[in-house]
Amino acid sequence: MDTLLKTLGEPKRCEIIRLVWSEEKAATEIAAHFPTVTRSAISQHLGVLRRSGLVSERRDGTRRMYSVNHREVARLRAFLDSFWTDSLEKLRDLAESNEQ
Amino acid sequence: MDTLLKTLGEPKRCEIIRLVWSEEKAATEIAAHFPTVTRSAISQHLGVLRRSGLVSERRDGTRRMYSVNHREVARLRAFLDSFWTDSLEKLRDLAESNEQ
DNA sequence: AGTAAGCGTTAGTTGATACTTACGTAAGCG
DNA sequence: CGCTTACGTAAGTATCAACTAACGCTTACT
Repeated sequence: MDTLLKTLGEPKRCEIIRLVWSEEKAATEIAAHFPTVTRSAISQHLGVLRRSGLVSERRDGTRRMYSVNHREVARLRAFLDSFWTDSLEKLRDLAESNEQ
Repeated sequence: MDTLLKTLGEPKRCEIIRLVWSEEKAATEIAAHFPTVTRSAISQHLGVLRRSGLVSERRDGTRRMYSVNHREVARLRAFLDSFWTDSLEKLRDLAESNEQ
């Protein structure tokens, strides 16, 4: 879960997630949205996103099509939702386990 | 907003937010929950959290009491909520602005 | 077979960041 | 006034993360 949050910590990766949110896109297309950095840099960001499970890859000829892995996004979302709401209980649990 | 996400990217800072979620705590109390690192390290994390606006500080004698700034947390939460739901529209806006 | 397009990967560099150690400072207490 | 507690901060270090440049591997196309 820490990995997911760290992945989200980089603005370009957030942007990539948004780009492939509703429809899959090829790596070159994605890279074209970031004129200031190299294609290689984007490829590495895609690697991070892939390893964290937030995006999936599909081969199509010479191209690699990327799309959001909604299942993993949902996991992250659920964690954050519980983070905002369950902090009180989690705090209590933590205090109990620490005081033994 | 990038700052907030980057702040959340460090697990210890997440933990600190949870610790002061429901009641304010002194810096020493917070540091006591992290036996593996120095008090100084935690103090610096508190500095990051303070500068990002996620926590507030209050002086009480020689102690500094920290508490969650719920207003700023709400801002972050709202951004993430819109991130999950509005990505479709944002993608469209982006495409329009880029194709001109 | 030869060439080009599309990408990932490796190596190396630079800047950020998490940390420790040491120090400074303000508030309480004797 | 000295001493202690409770803290932030400055300096220095080591690790990590984002990037560029160069390379290599597929897949198509002729």
